[in-house]
Amino acid sequence: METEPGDPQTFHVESNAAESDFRSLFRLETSLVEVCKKLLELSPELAPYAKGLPGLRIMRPTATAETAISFLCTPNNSLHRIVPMVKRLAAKGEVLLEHRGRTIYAFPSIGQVADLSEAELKEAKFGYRARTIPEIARQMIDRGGEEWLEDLKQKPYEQVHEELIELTGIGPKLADCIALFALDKTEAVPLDTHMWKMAVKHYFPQFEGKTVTGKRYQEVSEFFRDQFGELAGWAQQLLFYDSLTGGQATIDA
DNA sequence: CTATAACCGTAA
DNA sequence: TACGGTTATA
Repeated sequence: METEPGDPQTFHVESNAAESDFRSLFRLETSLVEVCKKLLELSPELAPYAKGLPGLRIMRPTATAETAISFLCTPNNSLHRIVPMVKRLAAKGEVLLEHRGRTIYAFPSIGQVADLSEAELKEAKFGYRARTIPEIARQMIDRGGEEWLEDLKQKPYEQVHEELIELTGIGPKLADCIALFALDKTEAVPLDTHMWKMAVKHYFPQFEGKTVTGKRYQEVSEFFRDQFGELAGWAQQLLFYDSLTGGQATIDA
């Protein structure tokens, strides 16, 4: 499957699903070459990071609740711990099938996560999130659970963010992650520590050495939305990926 | 308003 | 021992 002209990357996918499903999943209708060009016109100082963009795609959200719940594992955490945590969480759902001694589980529903015991998650190395994850799930259930999330998808970004941070345990960054990756709100610009440093370095020198407050988060996040509009999420990916790879951004992986 | 401690596990 | 988001507190 070719991605786009000028982009040497190709996908090799074996599946019984239709090619159109993968085009949708990886947003292949978006030309990253074009996105890159527009981003550099808007902000030439991004040039050093641009080489990481071709091949770096924001997937279109599919499993809303599953994605939202998975992101509850991410605050104040690193990828190396998040991945195994999500895997252990994913094994808490219903048994789908047993095959050759292996059990396949469905991802737990929000209600099932809400009912997980703190002790059970502590056992699974969730640390203090053994308390916070079911607590957040319970607050989601109070608001309608899966249905509440689906309804949020239809609402404007500002309202989505507002409603999400009402839950204790969901701050501005996590709310933006859920808005972007689970609810398809492409205006969301999650400001994690990497993004904060990039923003300070390139656009907010006055915040050098300052901590992130709610007000500053709002200001910087809004700046990215104003500066890049619909492309804010791509700018975010660009800077985030470079920061993750320590400036050694390549598309080999 | 802003800054800081505490939360937990990993090794950024 | 530093680190990473959020909350509670000063």
